[in-house]
Amino acid sequence: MTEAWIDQFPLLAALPAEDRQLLAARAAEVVLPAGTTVFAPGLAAQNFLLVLDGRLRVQQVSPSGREIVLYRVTGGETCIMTTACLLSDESYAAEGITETEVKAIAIPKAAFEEAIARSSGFRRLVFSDYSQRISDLMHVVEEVAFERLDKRLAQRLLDLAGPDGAVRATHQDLASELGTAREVVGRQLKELERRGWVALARGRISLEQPERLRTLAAAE
Amino acid sequence: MTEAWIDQFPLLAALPAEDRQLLAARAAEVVLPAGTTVFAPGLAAQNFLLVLDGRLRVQQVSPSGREIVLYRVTGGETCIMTTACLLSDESYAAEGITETEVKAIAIPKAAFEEAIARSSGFRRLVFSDYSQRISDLMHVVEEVAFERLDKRLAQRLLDLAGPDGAVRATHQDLASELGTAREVVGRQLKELERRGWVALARGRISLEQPERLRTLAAAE
DNA sequence: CTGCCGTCTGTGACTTAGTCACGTTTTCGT
DNA sequence: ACGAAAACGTGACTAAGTCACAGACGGCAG
Repeated sequence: MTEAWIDQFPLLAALPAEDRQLLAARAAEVVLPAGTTVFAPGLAAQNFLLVLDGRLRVQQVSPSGREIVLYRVTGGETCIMTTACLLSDESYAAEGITETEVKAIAIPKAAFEEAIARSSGFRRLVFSDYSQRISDLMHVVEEVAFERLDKRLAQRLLDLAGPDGAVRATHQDLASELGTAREVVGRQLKELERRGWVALARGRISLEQPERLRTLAAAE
Repeated sequence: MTEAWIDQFPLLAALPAEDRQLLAARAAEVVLPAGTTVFAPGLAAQNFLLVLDGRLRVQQVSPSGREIVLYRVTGGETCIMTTACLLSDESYAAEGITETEVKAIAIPKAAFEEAIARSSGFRRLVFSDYSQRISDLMHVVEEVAFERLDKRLAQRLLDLAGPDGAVRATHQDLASELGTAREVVGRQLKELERRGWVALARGRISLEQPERLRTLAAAE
Protein backbone atom coordinates (compact mmCIF):
# COMPACT_ATOMS: atom_id res chain seq x y z
CA MET A 1 0.00 0.00 0.00
CA THR A 2 1.01 3.61 -0.44
CA GLU A 3 2.82 5.27 2.40
CA ALA A 4 1.92 8.81 1.39
CA TRP A 5 -0.13 9.25 4.57
CA ILE A 6 3.06 9.16 6.61
CA ASP A 7 3.90 12.64 5.44
CA GLN A 8 0.83 13.98 7.21
CA PHE A 9 2.58 13.30 10.50
CA PRO A 10 5.59 15.58 10.96
CA LEU A 11 7.11 13.21 13.49
CA LEU A 12 6.86 10.29 11.09
CA ALA A 13 7.82 12.03 7.87
CA ALA A 14 11.43 12.20 9.01
CA LEU A 15 11.67 8.45 9.62
CA PRO A 16 14.34 6.44 7.86
CA ALA A 17 13.07 4.55 4.85
CA GLU A 18 13.08 1.17 6.56
CA ASP A 19 10.84 2.38 9.39
CA ARG A 20 8.49 3.90 6.87
CA GLN A 21 8.35 0.56 5.13
CA LEU A 22 7.57 -1.19 8.37
CA LEU A 23 4.63 1.07 9.07
CA ALA A 24 3.35 1.22 5.54
CA ALA A 25 3.46 -2.55 5.12
CA ARG A 26 1.26 -3.29 8.10
CA ALA A 27 -1.12 -0.37 8.03
CA ALA A 28 -4.56 -0.35 6.49
CA GLU A 29 -6.53 2.70 5.57
CA VAL A 30 -10.08 2.66 6.87
CA VAL A 31 -12.99 5.00 6.24
CA LEU A 32 -15.64 5.39 8.91
CA PRO A 33 -18.94 7.10 8.16
CA ALA A 34 -20.10 9.93 10.40
CA GLY A 35 -21.81 8.72 13.56
CA THR A 36 -19.80 5.52 13.95
CA THR A 37 -19.02 4.43 17.49
CA VAL A 38 -15.29 3.78 17.31
CA PHE A 39 -15.00 2.59 20.88
CA ALA A 40 -17.23 2.33 23.91
CA PRO A 41 -17.12 0.95 27.44
CA GLY A 42 -16.62 -2.77 27.19
CA LEU A 43 -15.37 -2.72 23.64
CA ALA A 44 -11.71 -3.69 23.46
CA ALA A 45 -9.76 -2.06 20.66
CA GLN A 46 -7.83 -4.21 18.22
CA ASN A 47 -6.00 -1.55 16.27
CA PHE A 48 -4.01 1.55 16.83
CA LEU A 49 -5.68 4.47 15.07
CA LEU A 50 -4.05 7.39 13.29
CA VAL A 51 -6.62 9.88 12.08
CA LEU A 52 -5.86 11.28 8.64
CA ASP A 53 -8.95 13.29 8.02
CA GLY A 54 -12.24 14.05 9.72
CA ARG A 55 -13.18 14.48 13.34
CA LEU A 56 -13.81 12.18 16.27
CA ARG A 57 -15.45 13.13 19.55
CA VAL A 58 -14.56 11.47 22.84
CA GLN A 59 -17.15 11.82 25.57
CA GLN A 60 -18.05 10.41 28.90
CA VAL A 61 -21.53 9.20 29.72
CA SER A 62 -22.85 9.20 33.26
CA PRO A 63 -25.11 6.51 34.65
CA SER A 64 -27.88 9.11 34.86
CA GLY A 65 -27.61 9.73 31.12
CA ARG A 66 -25.78 13.02 31.20
CA GLU A 67 -22.78 13.43 28.92
CA ILE A 68 -19.70 15.55 28.68
CA VAL A 69 -17.32 15.97 25.76
CA LEU A 70 -13.73 15.34 26.83
CA TYR A 71 -11.87 16.23 23.64
CA ARG A 72 -11.83 15.82 19.91
CA VAL A 73 -9.37 14.04 17.66
CA THR A 74 -8.69 15.54 14.25
CA GLY A 75 -6.36 14.94 11.31
CA GLY A 76 -2.76 14.22 12.28
CA GLU A 77 -3.63 12.96 15.74
CA THR A 78 -3.85 9.53 17.26
CA CYS A 79 -6.65 8.15 19.34
CA ILE A 80 -5.03 7.49 22.69
CA MET A 81 -8.07 5.73 24.09
CA THR A 82 -7.47 2.87 21.69
CA THR A 83 -3.74 3.19 22.32
CA ALA A 84 -4.29 2.87 26.03
CA CYS A 85 -6.49 -0.15 25.50
CA LEU A 86 -3.79 -1.77 23.43
CA LEU A 87 -1.01 -0.99 25.85
CA SER A 88 -2.50 -1.76 29.19
CA ASP A 89 -5.71 -3.62 28.53
CA GLU A 90 -7.46 -0.99 30.54
CA SER A 91 -11.01 -0.22 29.53
CA TYR A 92 -12.39 3.25 29.84
CA ALA A 93 -15.76 4.70 30.64
CA ALA A 94 -15.59 6.88 27.56
CA GLU A 95 -16.93 6.46 24.08
CA GLY A 96 -15.63 7.72 20.77
CA ILE A 97 -17.93 8.76 17.97
CA THR A 98 -17.08 10.09 14.53
CA GLU A 99 -18.61 13.50 13.92
CA THR A 100 -17.72 13.55 10.25
CA GLU A 101 -16.56 10.85 7.90
CA VAL A 102 -13.16 9.82 9.19
CA LYS A 103 -10.25 8.48 7.19
CA ALA A 104 -7.77 6.75 9.40
CA ILE A 105 -4.83 4.39 9.40
CA ALA A 106 -5.29 1.26 11.44
CA ILE A 107 -2.19 -0.51 12.68
CA PRO A 108 -2.55 -3.92 14.33
CA LYS A 109 -1.33 -4.34 17.85
CA ALA A 110 1.77 -6.36 16.98
CA ALA A 111 2.97 -3.89 14.35
CA PHE A 112 2.26 -1.03 16.73
CA GLU A 113 4.47 -2.55 19.42
CA GLU A 114 7.20 -3.16 16.90
CA ALA A 115 7.01 0.42 15.69
CA ILE A 116 7.18 1.68 19.26
CA ALA A 117 10.24 -0.44 19.88
CA ARG A 118 12.07 0.54 16.70
CA SER A 119 11.16 4.08 15.85
CA SER A 120 11.89 7.01 18.10
CA GLY A 121 9.76 9.25 15.89
CA PHE A 122 6.83 6.94 16.37
CA ARG A 123 7.38 6.92 20.13
CA ARG A 124 7.44 10.68 20.18
CA LEU A 125 4.20 10.80 18.23
CA VAL A 126 2.45 8.50 20.68
CA PHE A 127 3.87 10.16 23.77
CA SER A 128 3.13 13.66 22.63
CA ASP A 129 -0.44 12.64 21.95
CA TYR A 130 -0.75 11.14 25.39
CA SER A 131 0.55 14.35 26.87
CA GLN A 132 -1.84 16.41 24.78
CA ARG A 133 -4.81 14.39 26.01
CA ILE A 134 -3.77 14.65 29.61
CA SER A 135 -3.58 18.37 29.07
CA ASP A 136 -7.05 18.33 27.51
CA LEU A 137 -8.49 16.35 30.40
CA MET A 138 -6.97 18.68 32.95
CA HIS A 139 -8.54 21.57 31.10
CA VAL A 140 -11.94 19.89 31.33
CA VAL A 141 -11.47 19.37 35.07
CA GLU A 142 -10.54 23.00 35.50
CA GLU A 143 -13.56 24.20 33.54
CA VAL A 144 -16.10 21.96 35.21
CA ALA A 145 -14.78 22.54 38.70
CA PHE A 146 -14.01 26.23 38.60
CA GLU A 147 -15.58 28.13 35.72
CA ARG A 148 -18.97 29.69 35.45
CA LEU A 149 -21.40 28.14 33.05
CA ASP A 150 -22.14 31.30 31.06
CA LYS A 151 -18.45 31.71 30.38
CA ARG A 152 -18.06 28.09 29.33
CA LEU A 153 -21.12 28.28 27.11
CA ALA A 154 -19.88 31.43 25.39
CA GLN A 155 -16.56 29.71 24.70
CA ARG A 156 -18.23 26.62 23.32
CA LEU A 157 -20.48 28.64 21.05
CA LEU A 158 -17.44 30.39 19.62
CA ASP A 159 -15.64 27.07 19.19
CA LEU A 160 -18.54 25.40 17.45
CA ALA A 161 -19.58 28.27 15.21
CA GLY A 162 -19.42 27.63 11.48
CA PRO A 163 -18.14 30.08 8.90
CA ASP A 164 -21.61 31.66 8.80
CA GLY A 165 -21.27 32.64 12.43
CA ALA A 166 -23.91 30.19 13.59
CA VAL A 167 -23.88 27.01 15.65
CA ARG A 168 -25.96 24.08 14.46
CA ALA A 169 -26.79 22.33 17.66
CA THR A 170 -29.75 21.68 19.91
CA HIS A 171 -29.79 22.76 23.51
CA GLN A 172 -29.28 19.12 24.41
CA ASP A 173 -26.16 18.99 22.21
CA LEU A 174 -24.70 21.96 24.02
CA ALA A 175 -25.63 20.51 27.39
CA SER A 176 -23.69 17.37 26.45
CA GLU A 177 -20.71 19.48 25.44
CA LEU A 178 -20.64 21.13 28.84
CA GLY A 179 -21.78 18.28 31.03
CA THR A 180 -24.91 20.05 32.23
CA ALA A 181 -28.67 19.80 31.71
CA ARG A 182 -30.72 20.96 28.75
CA GLU A 183 -32.93 23.34 30.73
CA VAL A 184 -29.89 25.08 32.11
CA VAL A 185 -28.48 25.65 28.64
CA GLY A 186 -31.89 26.87 27.49
CA ARG A 187 -32.01 29.47 30.22
CA GLN A 188 -28.45 30.61 29.62
CA LEU A 189 -29.14 30.97 25.91
CA LYS A 190 -32.29 32.94 26.55
CA GLU A 191 -30.32 35.35 28.71
CA LEU A 192 -27.77 35.76 25.89
CA GLU A 193 -30.64 36.35 23.47
CA ARG A 194 -32.19 38.93 25.80
CA ARG A 195 -28.91 40.82 25.65
CA GLY A 196 -28.95 40.58 21.87
CA TRP A 197 -25.71 38.61 21.70
CA VAL A 198 -27.25 35.60 19.96
CA ALA A 199 -30.39 34.83 17.99
CA LEU A 200 -32.15 31.54 18.62
CA ALA A 201 -33.89 29.21 16.25
CA ARG A 202 -34.70 25.54 16.43
CA GLY A 203 -31.39 23.67 16.24
CA ARG A 204 -29.49 26.83 15.42
CA ILE A 205 -27.85 29.63 17.40
CA SER A 206 -26.49 32.54 15.41
CA LEU A 207 -23.87 34.64 17.09
CA GLU A 208 -24.95 38.25 16.65
CA GLN A 209 -22.23 39.84 18.73
CA PRO A 210 -19.32 37.42 18.87
CA GLU A 211 -17.04 40.06 20.41
CA ARG A 212 -19.30 40.21 23.45
CA LEU A 213 -19.17 36.44 23.72
CA ARG A 214 -15.39 36.55 23.46
CA THR A 215 -15.25 39.08 26.27
CA LEU A 216 -17.48 36.89 28.41
CA ALA A 217 -15.44 33.78 27.61
CA ALA A 218 -12.23 35.58 28.50
CA ALA A 219 -13.54 37.05 31.75
CA GLU A 220 -11.45 36.22 34.79
CA MET B 1 24.78 2.03 42.90
CA THR B 2 22.57 -0.78 44.05
CA GLU B 3 19.81 -1.87 41.71
CA ALA B 4 17.67 -3.48 44.37
CA TRP B 5 14.94 -0.88 43.80
CA ILE B 6 14.24 -2.38 40.39
CA ASP B 7 12.55 -5.34 42.03
CA GLN B 8 9.88 -3.01 43.40
CA PHE B 9 8.58 -2.62 39.86
CA PRO B 10 7.13 -5.87 38.56
CA LEU B 11 7.52 -4.72 34.98
CA LEU B 12 11.20 -3.98 35.52
CA ALA B 13 12.13 -6.92 37.70
CA ALA B 14 11.92 -9.23 34.72
CA LEU B 15 14.35 -7.20 32.64
CA PRO B 16 17.45 -8.86 31.25
CA ALA B 17 20.57 -8.12 33.22
CA GLU B 18 21.99 -5.66 30.75
CA ASP B 19 18.86 -3.47 30.83
CA ARG B 20 18.95 -3.54 34.59
CA GLN B 21 22.54 -2.38 34.45
CA LEU B 22 21.62 0.44 32.13
CA LEU B 23 18.97 1.74 34.50
CA ALA B 24 20.93 1.18 37.65
CA ALA B 25 24.01 2.90 36.32
CA ARG B 26 22.28 6.16 35.51
CA ALA B 27 19.74 6.37 38.28
CA ALA B 28 20.11 8.28 41.50
CA GLU B 29 18.06 7.76 44.61
CA VAL B 30 16.62 10.94 46.04
CA VAL B 31 14.77 11.60 49.27
CA LEU B 32 12.28 14.45 49.39
CA PRO B 33 10.91 15.68 52.71
CA ALA B 34 7.15 15.95 53.15
CA GLY B 35 5.72 19.16 51.74
CA THR B 36 8.20 19.52 48.89
CA THR B 37 6.86 20.97 45.66
CA VAL B 38 8.12 18.48 43.09
CA PHE B 39 6.76 20.34 40.11
CA ALA B 40 4.60 23.37 39.49
CA PRO B 41 3.36 25.45 36.57
CA GLY B 42 6.36 26.96 34.87
CA LEU B 43 8.86 24.56 36.40
CA ALA B 44 10.35 22.28 33.75
CA ALA B 45 11.29 18.83 34.99
CA GLN B 46 14.80 17.56 34.46
CA ASN B 47 14.42 13.98 35.61
CA PHE B 48 12.12 11.08 35.23
CA LEU B 49 10.77 10.05 38.64
CA LEU B 50 10.05 6.56 39.93
CA VAL B 51 8.51 6.67 43.37
CA LEU B 52 9.83 3.95 45.68
CA ASP B 53 8.19 4.92 48.89
CA GLY B 54 5.94 7.66 50.21
CA ARG B 55 3.12 9.59 48.63
CA LEU B 56 2.82 12.49 46.22
CA ARG B 57 -0.29 14.53 45.54
CA VAL B 58 -1.01 16.10 42.17
CA GLN B 59 -3.49 18.93 42.22
CA GLN B 60 -4.77 21.72 40.09
CA VAL B 61 -5.03 25.27 41.34
CA SER B 62 -7.55 27.70 39.92
CA PRO B 63 -6.86 31.38 39.36
CA SER B 64 -9.41 32.12 42.09
CA GLY B 65 -7.39 30.07 44.56
CA ARG B 66 -9.56 26.99 44.69
CA GLU B 67 -7.86 23.63 44.36
CA ILE B 68 -8.73 20.10 43.38
CA VAL B 69 -6.74 16.93 43.89
CA LEU B 70 -6.33 15.04 40.63
CA TYR B 71 -4.60 11.89 41.84
CA ARG B 72 -1.87 10.55 44.07
CA VAL B 73 1.35 8.75 43.21
CA THR B 74 2.54 6.07 45.58
CA GLY B 75 5.28 3.46 45.76
CA GLY B 76 5.84 1.58 42.51
CA GLU B 77 4.40 4.29 40.31
CA THR B 78 5.93 6.91 38.07
CA CYS B 79 5.09 10.56 37.98
CA ILE B 80 3.73 11.08 34.49
CA MET B 81 3.60 14.83 34.84
CA THR B 82 7.36 14.93 34.84
CA THR B 83 7.39 12.23 32.17
CA ALA B 84 5.15 14.34 30.00
CA CYS B 85 7.35 17.35 30.52
CA LEU B 86 10.37 15.36 29.46
CA LEU B 87 8.71 13.85 26.44
CA SER B 88 6.86 16.73 24.92
CA ASP B 89 8.09 19.84 26.64
CA GLU B 90 4.53 20.57 27.54
CA SER B 91 3.98 22.40 30.78
CA TYR B 92 0.95 21.71 32.89
CA ALA B 93 -1.26 23.77 35.14
CA ALA B 94 -0.84 21.23 37.92
CA GLU B 95 1.48 21.03 40.86
CA GLY B 96 2.90 18.03 42.66
CA ILE B 97 3.53 18.04 46.39
CA THR B 98 4.93 15.31 48.61
CA GLU B 99 2.50 14.38 51.36
CA THR B 100 4.99 12.19 53.19
CA GLU B 101 8.71 11.84 52.87
CA VAL B 102 9.26 10.38 49.44
CA LYS B 103 12.07 8.10 48.32
CA ALA B 104 12.36 8.09 44.57
CA ILE B 105 14.65 7.14 41.73
CA ALA B 106 15.59 10.00 39.43
CA ILE B 107 16.64 9.13 35.92
CA PRO B 108 18.04 11.87 33.70
CA LYS B 109 16.28 12.61 30.45
CA ALA B 110 18.91 11.02 28.20
CA ALA B 111 18.99 7.76 30.14
CA PHE B 112 15.20 7.76 30.22
CA GLU B 113 14.99 8.00 26.44
CA GLU B 114 17.54 5.26 26.06
CA ALA B 115 15.63 3.01 28.43
CA ILE B 116 12.42 3.68 26.51
CA ALA B 117 14.16 2.78 23.28
CA ARG B 118 15.78 -0.39 24.57
CA SER B 119 13.54 -1.94 27.14
CA SER B 120 10.05 -3.12 26.38
CA GLY B 121 9.40 -3.62 30.09
CA PHE B 122 10.29 -0.03 30.76
CA ARG B 123 8.00 1.10 27.96
CA ARG B 124 5.17 -0.92 29.40
CA LEU B 125 5.77 0.65 32.80
CA VAL B 126 5.59 4.16 31.40
CA PHE B 127 2.63 3.49 29.15
CA SER B 128 0.63 1.73 31.80
CA ASP B 129 1.18 4.65 34.13
CA TYR B 130 0.02 7.08 31.48
CA SER B 131 -3.08 5.01 30.99
CA GLN B 132 -3.68 4.83 34.71
CA ARG B 133 -3.49 8.61 35.02
CA ILE B 134 -5.84 9.17 32.13
CA SER B 135 -8.21 6.81 33.86
CA ASP B 136 -7.80 8.79 37.10
CA LEU B 137 -8.46 12.08 35.36
CA MET B 138 -11.57 10.75 33.68
CA HIS B 139 -12.80 9.63 37.05
CA VAL B 140 -12.30 13.13 38.42
CA VAL B 141 -14.24 14.59 35.51
CA GLU B 142 -17.05 12.15 36.09
CA GLU B 143 -17.22 12.94 39.80
CA VAL B 144 -17.08 16.69 39.46
CA ALA B 145 -19.52 16.84 36.59
CA PHE B 146 -22.08 14.27 37.68
CA GLU B 147 -21.90 13.25 41.30
CA ARG B 148 -23.49 14.81 44.34
CA LEU B 149 -21.20 16.43 46.83
CA ASP B 150 -22.40 14.47 49.86
CA LYS B 151 -21.62 11.25 48.05
CA ARG B 152 -18.18 12.47 47.00
CA LEU B 153 -17.40 13.71 50.50
CA ALA B 154 -18.42 10.39 52.05
CA GLN B 155 -16.13 8.57 49.63
CA ARG B 156 -13.22 10.88 50.36
CA LEU B 157 -13.65 10.52 54.10
CA LEU B 158 -13.49 6.75 53.73
CA ASP B 159 -10.43 7.02 51.48
CA LEU B 160 -8.58 9.33 53.81
CA ALA B 161 -9.44 7.62 57.06
CA GLY B 162 -6.53 6.28 59.07
CA PRO B 163 -6.47 2.95 60.88
CA ASP B 164 -8.17 4.63 63.86
CA GLY B 165 -11.20 5.37 61.72
CA ALA B 166 -10.58 9.10 61.71
CA VAL B 167 -9.56 11.63 59.09
CA ARG B 168 -6.94 14.21 60.02
CA ALA B 169 -7.86 17.08 57.77
CA THR B 170 -9.33 20.55 58.01
CA HIS B 171 -12.48 21.54 56.19
CA GLN B 172 -10.26 23.46 53.82
CA ASP B 173 -8.21 20.33 53.12
CA LEU B 174 -11.34 18.42 52.22
CA ALA B 175 -12.61 21.30 50.10
CA SER B 176 -9.34 21.15 48.15
CA GLU B 177 -9.74 17.41 47.71
CA LEU B 178 -13.15 17.88 46.16
CA GLY B 179 -12.66 21.15 44.33
CA THR B 180 -15.28 23.01 46.33
CA ALA B 181 -15.40 25.70 49.01
CA ARG B 182 -14.67 25.37 52.72
CA GLU B 183 -18.09 26.54 53.90
CA VAL B 184 -19.78 23.96 51.72
CA VAL B 185 -17.72 21.17 53.26
CA GLY B 186 -18.46 22.54 56.71
CA ARG B 187 -22.20 22.39 56.11
CA GLN B 188 -22.03 18.91 54.63
CA LEU B 189 -20.02 17.68 57.59
CA LYS B 190 -22.45 19.22 60.03
CA GLU B 191 -25.28 17.38 58.35
CA LEU B 192 -23.33 14.12 58.66
CA GLU B 193 -22.69 14.90 62.31
CA ARG B 194 -26.38 15.65 62.89
CA ARG B 195 -27.13 12.17 61.61
CA GLY B 196 -24.50 10.76 63.95
CA TRP B 197 -22.39 9.34 61.13
CA VAL B 198 -19.28 11.35 62.03
CA ALA B 199 -17.96 13.25 65.03
CA LEU B 200 -16.24 16.56 64.44
CA ALA B 201 -13.24 18.08 66.14
CA ARG B 202 -10.77 20.70 65.02
CA GLY B 203 -8.69 19.15 62.26
CA ARG B 204 -10.20 15.74 62.82
CA ILE B 205 -13.28 13.89 61.64
CA SER B 206 -13.93 10.53 63.19
CA LEU B 207 -16.14 8.17 61.27
CA GLU B 208 -18.71 6.87 63.73
CA GLN B 209 -20.76 4.88 61.27
CA PRO B 210 -18.57 4.08 58.29
CA GLU B 211 -21.14 1.62 56.91
CA ARG B 212 -23.59 4.48 56.49
CA LEU B 213 -20.95 6.50 54.71
CA ARG B 214 -20.22 3.56 52.45
CA THR B 215 -23.88 3.27 51.59
CA LEU B 216 -24.02 6.96 50.78
CA ALA B 217 -20.84 6.78 48.69
CA ALA B 218 -22.19 3.83 46.75
CA ALA B 219 -25.62 5.33 46.13
CA GLU B 220 -26.53 5.65 42.50
C1' DC C 1 -53.60 19.73 2.85
C1' DT C 2 -54.30 17.61 7.35
C1' DG C 3 -53.35 15.42 11.14
C1' DC C 4 -49.98 13.02 13.81
C1' DC C 5 -45.72 11.89 16.10
C1' DG C 6 -41.23 12.66 17.52
C1' DT C 7 -38.01 16.06 18.56
C1' DC C 8 -37.06 20.40 20.43
C1' DT C 9 -37.93 24.09 23.49
C1' DG C 10 -40.20 26.81 27.52
C1' DT C 11 -41.58 27.20 32.33
C1' DG C 12 -42.30 27.20 37.40
C1' DA C 13 -41.22 25.34 41.69
C1' DC C 14 -37.90 23.33 44.10
C1' DT C 15 -33.21 21.47 45.83
C1' DT C 16 -28.30 21.65 45.87
C1' DA C 17 -24.06 24.06 45.49
C1' DG C 18 -21.07 28.13 45.60
C1' DT C 19 -20.11 33.07 47.16
C1' DC C 20 -19.51 36.84 50.25
C1' DA C 21 -18.85 39.02 54.36
C1' DC C 22 -18.59 38.56 58.45
C1' DG C 23 -18.13 36.68 63.55
C1' DT C 24 -16.32 33.21 66.90
C1' DT C 25 -13.31 29.68 68.72
C1' DT C 26 -9.04 27.23 69.21
C1' DT C 27 -4.19 26.74 69.12
C1' DC C 28 0.40 28.05 69.59
C1' DG C 29 4.48 30.73 70.12
C1' DT C 30 7.05 34.26 72.77
C1' DA D 1 -0.79 35.42 79.46
C1' DC D 2 -1.68 37.51 75.36
C1' DG D 3 -1.86 38.32 70.53
C1' DA D 4 -1.87 36.42 65.97
C1' DA D 5 -2.93 32.92 62.91
C1' DA D 6 -5.57 29.15 61.74
C1' DA D 7 -9.90 26.73 61.89
C1' DC D 8 -14.65 26.83 62.05
C1' DG D 9 -19.72 28.87 62.04
C1' DT D 10 -23.42 31.61 60.03
C1' DG D 11 -26.84 34.17 57.26
C1' DA D 12 -28.08 36.10 53.05
C1' DC D 13 -27.59 35.76 48.53
C1' DT D 14 -26.61 33.97 43.61
C1' DA D 15 -25.80 30.12 40.43
C1' DA D 16 -26.73 25.67 38.89
C1' DG D 17 -29.27 21.33 38.62
C1' DT D 18 -33.77 18.65 39.00
C1' DC D 19 -38.46 17.47 38.16
C1' DA D 20 -42.66 17.47 35.98
C1' DC D 21 -44.85 19.21 32.97
C1' DA D 22 -46.71 21.98 28.68
C1' DG D 23 -46.36 23.89 24.23
C1' DA D 24 -44.34 24.32 19.39
C1' DC D 25 -42.25 23.06 15.33
C1' DG D 26 -41.11 19.93 11.37
C1' DG D 27 -41.57 16.11 8.50
C1' DC D 28 -44.31 12.66 6.56
C1' DA D 29 -48.37 9.27 5.79
C1' DG D 30 -52.61 9.33 4.13
